[in-house]
Amino acid sequence: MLPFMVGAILKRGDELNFCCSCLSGEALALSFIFIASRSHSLCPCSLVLPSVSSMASFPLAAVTATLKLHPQFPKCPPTSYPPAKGQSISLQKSHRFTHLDLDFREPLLLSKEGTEEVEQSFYVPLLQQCLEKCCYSDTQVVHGHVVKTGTHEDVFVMSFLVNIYAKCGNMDDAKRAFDNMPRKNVVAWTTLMVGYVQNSQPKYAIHVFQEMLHSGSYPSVYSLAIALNACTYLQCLKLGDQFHAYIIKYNVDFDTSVGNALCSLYSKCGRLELALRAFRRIKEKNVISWTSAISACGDNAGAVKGLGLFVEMVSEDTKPNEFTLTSVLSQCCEIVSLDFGTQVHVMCIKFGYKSNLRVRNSLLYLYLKCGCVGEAQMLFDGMDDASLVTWNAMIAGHAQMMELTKDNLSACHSGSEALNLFSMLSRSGMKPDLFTFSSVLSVCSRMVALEQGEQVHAQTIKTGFFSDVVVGTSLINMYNKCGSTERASKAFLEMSTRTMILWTSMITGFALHGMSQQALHLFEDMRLAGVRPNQITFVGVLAACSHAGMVNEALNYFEIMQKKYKIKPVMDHYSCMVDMYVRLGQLEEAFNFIKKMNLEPSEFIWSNLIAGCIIHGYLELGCNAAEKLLSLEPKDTETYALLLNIYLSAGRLEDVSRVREMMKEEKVGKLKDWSWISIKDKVYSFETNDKAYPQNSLVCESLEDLLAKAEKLGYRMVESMEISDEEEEEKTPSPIIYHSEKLAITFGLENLPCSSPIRVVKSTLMCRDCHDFIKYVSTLTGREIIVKDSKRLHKFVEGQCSCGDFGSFL
DNA sequence: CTAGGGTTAG
Repeated sequence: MLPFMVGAILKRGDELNFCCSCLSGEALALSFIFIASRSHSLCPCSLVLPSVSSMASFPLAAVTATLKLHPQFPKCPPTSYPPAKGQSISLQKSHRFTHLDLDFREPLLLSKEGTEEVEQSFYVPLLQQCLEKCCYSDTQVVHGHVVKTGTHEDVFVMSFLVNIYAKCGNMDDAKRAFDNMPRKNVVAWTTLMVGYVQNSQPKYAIHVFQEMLHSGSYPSVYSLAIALNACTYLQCLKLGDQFHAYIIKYNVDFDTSVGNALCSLYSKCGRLELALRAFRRIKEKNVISWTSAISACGDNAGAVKGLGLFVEMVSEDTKPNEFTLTSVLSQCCEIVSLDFGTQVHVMCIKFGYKSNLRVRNSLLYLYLKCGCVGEAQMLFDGMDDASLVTWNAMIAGHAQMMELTKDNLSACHSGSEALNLFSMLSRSGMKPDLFTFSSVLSVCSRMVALEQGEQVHAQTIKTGFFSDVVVGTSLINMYNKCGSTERASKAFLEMSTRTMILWTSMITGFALHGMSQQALHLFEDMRLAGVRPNQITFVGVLAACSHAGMVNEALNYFEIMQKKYKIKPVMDHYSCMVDMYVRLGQLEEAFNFIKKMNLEPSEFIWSNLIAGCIIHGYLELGCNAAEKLLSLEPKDTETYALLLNIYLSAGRLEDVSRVREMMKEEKVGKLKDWSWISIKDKVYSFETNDKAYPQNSLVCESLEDLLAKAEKLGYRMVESMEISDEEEEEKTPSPIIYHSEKLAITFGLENLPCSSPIRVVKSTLMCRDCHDFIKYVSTLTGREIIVKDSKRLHKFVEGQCSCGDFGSFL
């Protein structure tokens, strides 16, 4: 029994207070929706209820609830039988549903002589509420009522119910409701199809389509569009083509919804050309058509084309919506076009999307990606409705900035900023999700911040995101980049699904540490598992071969890649090959290989070659390479350092001064040599010759002690190049013993537990002397020492370095 | 029918 009282007819803005003692909140709410819908034309209303839990703990206590009719709510379309104004409602008949464990007092008698339309319109507002709130139990109540009053004969009401059940995720009930319909029209069939597509059962949607044809119903353009959606979901181009044929046969490919669906089908299947062709055939293109076509470009690496379409769209006076704008902004990100991006920003304002959350999230990310931290920060600070996506965009944006900045120094700033944001996010009470975790882990890996990474690892386990394959991939990558292949491979084995990227990440991890055999074995396992490698996988494979000097294998894989997998070699593949010849001291072969490349060799390749020439004494070849490198007009200090080095080694002093001149013109500054080590959650930084760090004297003492011991084992200090941007007068060479990485490592030795590896990140290349010295230190202390310099990761264990001593050095 | 934020590269 529902002991409520209803006194007067409610008006907009009115509040009704009542008590109840025995009913669930939903039943109560529903009853009031009934009352509201009948008492007035103000059907949409909100019911403020005490929380379910408080009701559960006091089941017998009287609970007060407030029914509020929303003052601004527009009038509903007139229904056929609202009570006349001023007429009060009395509740007369009680009825107990047999299949619902619920007392239900039937609202005012349904008019017996009422026609079907009358009853239909009675249910519509209720159904709308159910749909909006997605409330399964309410829907069941209404459904029961519908059956009881015989309205289940009504196709429209029943389709509505199918729709609601589908939205609640209950396709069994949706199907049952559908099956119980005595008559079915195309809308009913289509509704069921939509349900299956939305509940990730696209195959059933196709079945329903076929049944519909068998039953003699003709599909509408909309049902064809849904069928195409199902194909899109299945990524089944074959099936999609069949539908396309059907569509052409009935000459409906110019229809807007069909064309839109075709466009997204082809886009999701990676066929940009076909997608755009479908788009062009649409007679009346709406915003969605344009947006579909534009995002098709975005999804298929056609950002420039997408932006072109956007310009075309705007010039045809079609107003973009938030979907268009977000897609366009993300394409600006893709090509890192701040220019275009700012223009789109202006348009966002013009079209009234200035305060749209999604649009602002995209803008924020764009600004970060283009390096405009200030703009992004301003947008971020001005948002009082920042969502988790906003935070994620900020964190991911800083992670992106790390990627794009050339030097480790500014990368570290972005990285710390990202980690900072992450802890702020946690403090704000929002729960990080898989997007957050994968970004943060990638930041940890770039910072070689194992301790932070481990903490995040723990959090991913606690929150259950560990099992997400992308998070898992980031985690494995983090362990690899922090020097722990053991833990990476352990996590790799624990992953239940292994995607191509996951395999690639682990292969690359092994290659990174010079574990070539393991890398190649894993690659074979991957192929046996039937996972198709991509371009990047082969970068890892070739890197592994290069590391171990396996020329034949490398050439073999290089060919397999092109012949069997139809992957065109890119710069990174060539770099690996050149690196291999350089490591083996086969400089002539390296040079020949470069000549045969069908790409213009990059700065990286020439630098690598020159470094090899210096090591192996191919000075003439090195000078030739130097000319090529100079013609690429390098901008960074390290490249110039290398050039000076080769010319000095070759004794070509006139070239040395020429390079120095160029450095002056290009305003290439002195190398900012800088190392950092993170201990617990603090980052300590060291400059060469630094005196202003904690424990200065202790570190100096310890360092000198190490030096003396190393010399006993045979270490000899080697002076390396000093790069100075000024005249010779300023040349006061800093003692090589106080190079920043030596300081950072010694500091780590003093402050980390004995068993803990030392992890240091450096802003420039290491010099050869430091590399040598650290090898001795790893023997002397029995520690694992990992140094990430501006080009490579070096892992020193017992006097050996994972780079095989063939890196580039200053 | 469209959808903002995530993982692998020498």
